Order: sequence, then structure tokens, then C-alpha cells
Amino acid sequence: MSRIRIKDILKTTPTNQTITVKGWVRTFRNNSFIALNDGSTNNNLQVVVDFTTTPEEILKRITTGAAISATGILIASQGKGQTVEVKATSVEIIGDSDAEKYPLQPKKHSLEFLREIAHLRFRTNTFGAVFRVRNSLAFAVHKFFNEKGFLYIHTPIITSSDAEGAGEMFHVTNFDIANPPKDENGAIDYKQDFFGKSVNLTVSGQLEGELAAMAFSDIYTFGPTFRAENSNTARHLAEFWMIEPEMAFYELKDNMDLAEEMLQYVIKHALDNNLEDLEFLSQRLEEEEKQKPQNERSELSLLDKLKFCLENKFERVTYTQAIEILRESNHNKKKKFQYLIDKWGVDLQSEHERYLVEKHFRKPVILTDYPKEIKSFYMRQNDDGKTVAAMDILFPGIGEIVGGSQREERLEKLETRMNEIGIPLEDLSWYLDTRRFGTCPHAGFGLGFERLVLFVTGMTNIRDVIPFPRTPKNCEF
RNA sequence: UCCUUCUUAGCUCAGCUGGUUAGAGCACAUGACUGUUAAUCAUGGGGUCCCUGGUUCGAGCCCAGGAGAGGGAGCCA
Repeated sequence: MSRIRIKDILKTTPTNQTITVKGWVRTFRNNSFIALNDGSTNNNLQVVVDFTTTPEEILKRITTGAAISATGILIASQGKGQTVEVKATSVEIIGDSDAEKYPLQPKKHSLEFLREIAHLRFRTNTFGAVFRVRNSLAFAVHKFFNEKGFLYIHTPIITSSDAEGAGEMFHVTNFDIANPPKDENGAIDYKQDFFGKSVNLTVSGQLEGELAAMAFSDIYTFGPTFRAENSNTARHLAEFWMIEPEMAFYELKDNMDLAEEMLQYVIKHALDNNLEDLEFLSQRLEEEEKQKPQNERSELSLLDKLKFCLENKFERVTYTQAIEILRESNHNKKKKFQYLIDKWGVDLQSEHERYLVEKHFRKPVILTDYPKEIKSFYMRQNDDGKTVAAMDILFPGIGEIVGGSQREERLEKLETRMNEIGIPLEDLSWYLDTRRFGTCPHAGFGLGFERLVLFVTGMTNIRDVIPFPRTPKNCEF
């Protein structure tokens, strides 16, 4: 007899059919009631065993965490709390779980503790929900771009390109690091290394993505990226997944339209397909916020916040307008900002972004046209000579979730800017070739996937939305 | 990397002004009960008080250094 997944069983009308279920025991109450979970849904299936006829040695092995197979009759539940249950005729222990040593208990654990046992935290309600939503969002990303006719391109993980300046890179080498070969000057001789040169893990697939966009028109990458920054925050990982679309013949506004449409599409997909999990996470968040003082609690529940994002256009303002709003704000005048806004040209701090999103506009905000000094070399220079065609999307509670721009397609302008900043042209000659041969206006953006998952699940630490987080001083599993 | 708070049983935490044998709830074990919903009741076992050094007659508590974690900041996605 084949196994039926619990998600499907719970939707079935009981007609006394005999079924077999397999899963892991969450709790075993009263020597009779097994709460069984197989990860297909957050809801458990109640399996009722008759302890008067079930052998004692089987009953003793039905412990929290054990894998079991149960065969029995699906009936309408005789107790409250569930609609159907399985009246077991036989229970088989597939894998024992020593109750004394199994770390998960049928009670609340701290997220910090569960992070230490990340290999087992999938078996909790919270992480079950989080990773089902994560899966759903990843699928929705591919679905969205596929429906739009975008080509999914795999940009390299190991790269010799280090000119992007997005952050510290992880070095990749095959050398015995205690004794690397040296050249005549005593420097490490990378000519003898595996790739014959010094290489790193990628910090972004954007530059390679641009190359592909200059042939396929509309492409995206969705893969892991790596930053060796020693940043210890709830929003940063050393290894994270990034979605980077790149579109030929797109200008800044097209870029913003696409990013907004995509975010709304994937959020809607999660609401349509993972409502139970999101309801659970929404409730979880409410419980958690009850511990906070009234003024720190969010006004909207998680579900309402997600729906709000679907029903409202994102606010679009230029950097210059944003500076004006911040400078004129009571917050600034009363010197409540740690960094006061005084002049045009300063970079916005998290507190300013949060003020714009959470206090002033109270919705997602797209900030555009930043001063060129605080943005990357490849961003297209505006006619005012001061700003570039950049756009950042700021989300409540998350901050920057998307960073993008229209790219500089004019060869001379790009070369001049690279010279100003001190990026050797020869290092990126392959990149500049796209501007030499059939250049065209194009644009793209990067979306931190984990930050998206943070927003949709309402979790507050990025380490809790990726299965096995890599952060400074931590690379377990 | 900086600021700040924390680290006591498997988990969540209490531990007074530095004073004898370090506590509770949950979990676990044993027994009772048997339509439970984190079942309930009784009994029991369980400790490198993060590490190293110092002060003191005496340190879980005070001091110095280190490690790890949380929150905030910077950098960013």
C-alpha cells in the first residue's frame, strides 16, 4: 500500500478507507494519541492507537522524533481539535528516537537554540512553515520570469573578476596555504595555482548577466553569492542567494516597473499557495510582539502587511526629494536622528530609510537618482552630471531589499568613470566589449532572496530563513 | 569592526549584601489514569554555574583577559 501525504489526508472526506501514513512523531499523548507530521503541512495528523491491544514494546518506542508507519482506518475524529483521524490497526517503528537525548520538546524553544541544532529545526512548526514558504517563493521567482520570456542563465560561482567592488571576497585556491609557491619577488605565485591566476567566489552575477542580456535581451540569474564582510547583523549572510535580472532596451522606469511587478507577483503566489503557513507565521509574530511595548508593535499583522503590499503602488521618490523630506521632518529638526541630514550628497543611513518607509510614506519606497559618488561605476550617469540612474527598493522592517540601476551603455562615459575611480580598464575589457559592439540601453537589479523571505515570513533574523546560515565564525553542517 | 546586554540542569529561567549541601517549571525515567490536544497526578535521576587567571578565610556573585550569543550601528542584498 502506498503512502499518502498528510496534507492530502487532512483534506479527504473519511469513508472508512484504510490508509498508510508515514512521518515523524511530534507528541504522543495519553498512550493513545500520536500527533504525526510528514512536513507536507504544518498540521499534524492524529493517529489513535489502542494501547490495550498494541504491544508494550511498540508503545514505548512511539517517542517524540521517531519515524513511524501507521496503517488504519480514516474516520471522522471523535475528539475536538481535528476533523479526521486514523484509527490505527498497526504501527511500525521505522526509526527510533531516544526520548532522553532528542533535543526537541513539545514546547517553545528559542530561535537561538534552534539555530544551534539547524539539522533538526526543520521539524518544528516555525521552520517547517518558513522553509515551505521559501520554497514557494523560489518557485514563484522562476515562474514569473519564465512567463515573461526571460532566459535563466547560470553565471559562474568562481570568478576572476574582482572589480565590481561589492565587498570583500572569499579567495579560492588549491595551494597548501602553509607553503604556497613563491615567485622571484617572494610574492605568492598564482600562475602555479589551479586556475593559473588568483580567483574568488562571486559577489554578484551582474556583470556576466549583462553579457548575456546583450544577446538574449531579457535574462536573470538566481544563485548563491558570497561576501567575506565581517558584518554581524540580522540582515547579512556570508553566503546568500541573489536574483539578478538584466534587461536590454530597458530604462530606469522599466526596471522599477519590473521589480515592483515581480515582488507583488511572488508575494501573491505565497499568499495563494501557502496561506496556512503564513497564517501560522502571522500568529507567531503577534504572540512575539505581545512581549514588546505597545509603541514598538507593528500596526498591521503579517498577513495584512503582505496584502497591503499587493494593493498599493510602491512610492517612487528621487534621492533629492527624499533628502528634502528628511531635512524638513520634525524628526530631523528635533535632532532625533543620530546622523542629522544637513546637505545634499550624504548617504542615507538605516534610520533615514526606516523613517521614510515606516513613518513618512508607510509603504514600500523606491528611491532613485542617487549622487554618483555613493554608487557603483556601472550606473548610468544622468544629464545633471551629479546623479546616476540608480534605484533602491526599501521595505518596512527590512530596509534595502532591491538595488538596481540603468547601466551606463556609453563607452566613453563608462571608461571615464572607471578611470576616475581607479578601476583598470584592461581588467574588464570583456565587459567593455559589450559597449564596443552593439551597445544599447539596459538595466537590471539585484534582489537578496533571504531578505524577501524575511519579509514574507515575518521572521526577524536572516539566519532563520536559510537552512544552514554561514556567518562570521559560523559554518556548521 | 564599533557600542551594548547576556552566558547557571537537555530547554526556559530564578539565585538576596560574597557565606554551609545551587533552585523552579518544562523535558526525561518509573508508577497511576485512559478521548487526549504542549493531557493530568505522584515519585525520582540529572550541574565543568562559558573558559583562563586574580582578589578573598570563603566566588555562581567582585576584578582582568578571552570565547560565544542577542540587540543596535557601519558595509550591503
